[in-house]
Amino acid sequence: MDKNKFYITTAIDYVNDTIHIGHAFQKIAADVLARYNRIILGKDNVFFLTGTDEYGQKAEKAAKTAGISPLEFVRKVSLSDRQQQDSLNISYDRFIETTDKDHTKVAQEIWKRVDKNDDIYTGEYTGLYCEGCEAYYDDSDLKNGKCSFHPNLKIKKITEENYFFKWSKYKDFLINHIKKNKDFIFPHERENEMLEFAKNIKDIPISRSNFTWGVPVPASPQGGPNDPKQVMYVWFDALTNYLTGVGFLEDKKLFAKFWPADIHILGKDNLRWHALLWPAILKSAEIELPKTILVNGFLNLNGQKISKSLGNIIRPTDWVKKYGADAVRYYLLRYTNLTNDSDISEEKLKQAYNADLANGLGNLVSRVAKLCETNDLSLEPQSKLKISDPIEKRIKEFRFNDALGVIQSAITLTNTSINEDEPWKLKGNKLQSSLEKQILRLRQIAVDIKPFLPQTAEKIEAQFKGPKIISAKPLFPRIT
RNA sequence: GCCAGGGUAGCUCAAUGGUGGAGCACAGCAUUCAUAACGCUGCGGUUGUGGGUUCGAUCCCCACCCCUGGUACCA
Repeated sequence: MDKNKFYITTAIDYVNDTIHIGHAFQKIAADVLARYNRIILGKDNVFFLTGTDEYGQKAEKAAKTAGISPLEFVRKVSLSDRQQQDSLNISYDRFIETTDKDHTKVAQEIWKRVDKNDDIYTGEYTGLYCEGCEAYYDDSDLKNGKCSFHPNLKIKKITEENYFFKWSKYKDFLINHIKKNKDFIFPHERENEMLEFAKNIKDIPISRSNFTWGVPVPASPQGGPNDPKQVMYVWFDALTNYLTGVGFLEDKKLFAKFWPADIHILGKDNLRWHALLWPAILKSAEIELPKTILVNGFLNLNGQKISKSLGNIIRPTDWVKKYGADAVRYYLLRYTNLTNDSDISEEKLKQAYNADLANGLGNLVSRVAKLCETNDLSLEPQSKLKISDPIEKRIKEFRFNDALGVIQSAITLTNTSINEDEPWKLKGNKLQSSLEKQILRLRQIAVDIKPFLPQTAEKIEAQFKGPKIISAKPLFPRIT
């Protein structure tokens, strides 16, 4: 990580449907990193980008089905995505939509630069196309002639005259870059997958002519396909959102400050595009490469894939309404592994809520507050606390589950210590110093959970600021 | 088939070449400051299977099985 600034992006979500709890997992992880870095580097030195990917045939079709214009359609889904993220207090600095005006310009500018570097040519492409994936497949990718992600959709054989990107030209560059930069792909184990793919990298079509809902391909000095109305392949325009987000064309100062991105976090399904296509495009456009591609695993719900066809989709708001944003954040951060697939369930969420938040943190806060209130304790103002080393270490290693495990130990330690001191039997100085000790511990916990549970941290800090401390409503009422 | 990761208590996950750990769940004890909360104790595992190396392996080696992800051939 750069020492002076931090720029993190999430994947931008495709607008075929509102995001679900699995997508939210990634946003929460990104949010923890953004919040942590704001504490360390200062608010102005962190930029957190998220948003929606809105072009492409699938969106166009969905709009048609809904009987509204593509733009109306994508705005609607985008808004609802934003609401989902807001419900979890995802602290993005910009929510980009690829239909934003500045983004169109950026995508076209990058195209022109790549073209200027002689990396775009026209060609004919015949392929087996899955509209669900917006991608072409080889026969070998298909099972019984169907794409494994969209077994209900027909695979179409399509011939198009398209623009191609000279991806293969960057083969050696990509392989070297990945090998040399050990932080480029995290977790490291996924490197091999990319290196293997890179060996056989082929040029790819980066425009489409069979639909119009996309960023128009700018005029090429070298002439182009017969159809002048080519639009960009969604991946080409979508990736450039990371540049748009920090003002690539519109705000040079902002861009100079934040680019290159420190972390692109994305699902394992998008790794190829981010680890291989994006760096090639950037290299061609003569722009610095991002530092780390952080790959998150998927969430399964009750042992099943989360999917529309299974009808088991949970939206963040479904759980936030019942348990609160911090409880959902806590559960997802504490009982999953960021880089592996994890299994979640509402039952386990409830269990974690009662055991760790209601009986643990929430009860401890009530306990100490009441002791202070009853004894009419007065406190000196507290000097500023820093995030503790064990927490910081684990955040830097993306081990959020472990970090929250450390918090859990701190809570147990404080409870044990109170039981030992028995402050309800003490008076005078002994009482005062015993309670001060516990308050200090609670304040440290509040500081340490700030990136993870921002609302809770704030409430605890406010309650224990002093000089007088009084009891308040339970932070996490028990669920029966 | 090949590559990578994993298989440890009911669940989630740690650990180490030398008598298997934590949290949750469950049971008991104790306690009352607290959200019938906290604490303590207990229950609970031939550490995927079979071999090997070693005085000794969960940890090293070999083979196999299973799970997850990636990928080739057939084209």
